[in-house]
Amino acid sequence: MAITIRDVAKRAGVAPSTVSRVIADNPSISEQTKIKVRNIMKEMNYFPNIYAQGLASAHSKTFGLVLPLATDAFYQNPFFPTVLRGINYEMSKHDYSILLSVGLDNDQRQRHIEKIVNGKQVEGLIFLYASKNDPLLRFAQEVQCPAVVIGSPDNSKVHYVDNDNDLIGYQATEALIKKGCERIAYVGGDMNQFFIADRHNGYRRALEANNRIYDPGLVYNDLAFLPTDGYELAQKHLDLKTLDGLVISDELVAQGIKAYLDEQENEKVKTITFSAYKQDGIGVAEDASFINLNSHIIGSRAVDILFEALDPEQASTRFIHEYVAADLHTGK
Amino acid sequence: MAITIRDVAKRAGVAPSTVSRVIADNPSISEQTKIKVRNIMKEMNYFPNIYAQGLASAHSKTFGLVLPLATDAFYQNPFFPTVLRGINYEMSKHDYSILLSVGLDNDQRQRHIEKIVNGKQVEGLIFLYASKNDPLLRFAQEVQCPAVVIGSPDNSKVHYVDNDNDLIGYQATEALIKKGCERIAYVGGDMNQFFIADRHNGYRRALEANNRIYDPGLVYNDLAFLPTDGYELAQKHLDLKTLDGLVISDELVAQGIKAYLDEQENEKVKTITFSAYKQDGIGVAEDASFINLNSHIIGSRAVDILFEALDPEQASTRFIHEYVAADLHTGK
DNA sequence: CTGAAAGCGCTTACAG
DNA sequence: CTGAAAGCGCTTACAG
Repeated sequence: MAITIRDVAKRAGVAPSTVSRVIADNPSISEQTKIKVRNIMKEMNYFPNIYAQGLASAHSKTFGLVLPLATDAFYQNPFFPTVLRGINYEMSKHDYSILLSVGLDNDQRQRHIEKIVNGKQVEGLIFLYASKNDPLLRFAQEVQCPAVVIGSPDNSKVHYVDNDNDLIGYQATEALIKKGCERIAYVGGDMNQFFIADRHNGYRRALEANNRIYDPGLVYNDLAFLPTDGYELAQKHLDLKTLDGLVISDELVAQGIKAYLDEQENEKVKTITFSAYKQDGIGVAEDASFINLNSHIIGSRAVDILFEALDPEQASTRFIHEYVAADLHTGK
Repeated sequence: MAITIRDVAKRAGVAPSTVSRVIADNPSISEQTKIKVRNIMKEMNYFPNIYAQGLASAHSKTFGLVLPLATDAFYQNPFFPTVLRGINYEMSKHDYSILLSVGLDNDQRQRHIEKIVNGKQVEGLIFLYASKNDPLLRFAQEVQCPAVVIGSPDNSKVHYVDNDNDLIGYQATEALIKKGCERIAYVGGDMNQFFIADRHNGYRRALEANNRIYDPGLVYNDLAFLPTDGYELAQKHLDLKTLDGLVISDELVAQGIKAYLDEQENEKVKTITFSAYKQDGIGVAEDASFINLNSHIIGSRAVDILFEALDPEQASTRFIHEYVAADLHTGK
């Protein structure tokens, strides 16, 4: 069959346990032995059996990545690849792998998660979404599986990483005020999504802090998260005669709205949105305003937190809620 | 520690091997025993250790999913979630899991794949892209790891599943001809991508079969795959005065082009595109023409083929190239 | 239809 | 700094 640790040991003239320690780069092994054994592993094209390692050491070196129920808007948003890049970056440093947990419905997802958690196939879970009263998250808590949520769940007894959505809603709105906007609308989406509600809250605070009146009629929430939805909203529902500023919570929606404004050659209405990764420079209009959410950092911080949570020293009554800084870009 | 097969066996008054056979639903065990043991597993909340199962049985029950180097256009296209849904559907039937192989560069990806393949963490690989001369694919072939590509690679010694891109390029073009279009352009993208070139080929064949002249000046290739690219193309480069038909290879690009046409209230130019999953009905304009690629079926077929390829009976000199049927929708 | 025993390929105290 | 031995939690011929 495949080459095992015994084969390597025999050829190197050492004990299997020594080879094992070389694999783990155990400091108690002399450099000389390490070099000898490593050479032989190369020569023989030896790779440790991951399942044997996992069984013997009780470490699977794998995290489960829990995706939301498949909706196009989720996958189409640059948030997803950006955060995935951050997760991967951090995990590959630690030589960990990612096991996907998709699932056609909540039941299927739950059974799968039960299996991989109880079956010790994963050491922890990363939730790529935060939703109200999530049964999967509750399950992770019950079985005390280390977990971290990307987003802000309605459950403080869990680790999570997010932007400070209230704050950036505030900053975005204030940036438009500073640019001279008088009548600023908020384009949200589903207020059940916490980040939509939180950014809305910041929007409202900023208005009030600047002595504007908050007008619920300027809050647009009844839309989905795709560019076409933004386009339609701008075309049919936004009162572009009186408005001169838009805080747009969703990046794709913003694309649609901007496409409409561009085509109307409307330069009066200033917009600001939140972008998973955008930077000034190539491909970004000079006067574009946006807030860079640094979503890749959210991904990598989530992984770091999960590693911390793995540490048995950690009291399970201590939870990390971390806010990743976002950068305001106000254009020229 | 955790509950093991021995604990269950003891409580049930049977041997561990019997419990193991119950887990596997081995037909040689009596229904009576199965019921008894299953009840006890439930009671004790027993879950088999996946790594122990994998080590003992030499089956990891996991496939690796190889993603392309992170580009937004890939993730933003509905193709990705659609094919993932199909893959998941089929794999969950077989109780298999998906291990993700991302990676910031080719080197990292290659090392990771070597590790999970040689380390027996995966039984096979699904490539979610087809690129020229792919070193990762070559590696899979060298180590004889069962693999299936979604797309059409430049390598026939591998299993793959795809749409018949030449054929659907032909059908799409012919559909526009039947609608009375006289001057039809092809909007492609990167001709290094095989599906772009193949659909182009079908476009050309259809023109010629219908006694039109093929004009290379009507082939637009210099664009990326996002809606904004389509919008810009329509606005700046397409000669909408003389054109009356557009075969658009990429669904997102088509969105951008259509947005522009709508806004210009241009009803002369008819378009047709290829969509990962779209059906007639809700949210689809009555007169929209498109070809439904059935990408979810591609995903599920890919998984089926991989299971076939696992079968040791299979000669490794036999490769399946399967084309999934796409449906032409020509609108009312 | 069921059980006892060997084995999958590692890791890890323990001893030296 | 290194080795011998036990053990991780399963599966699977083999025997009955």
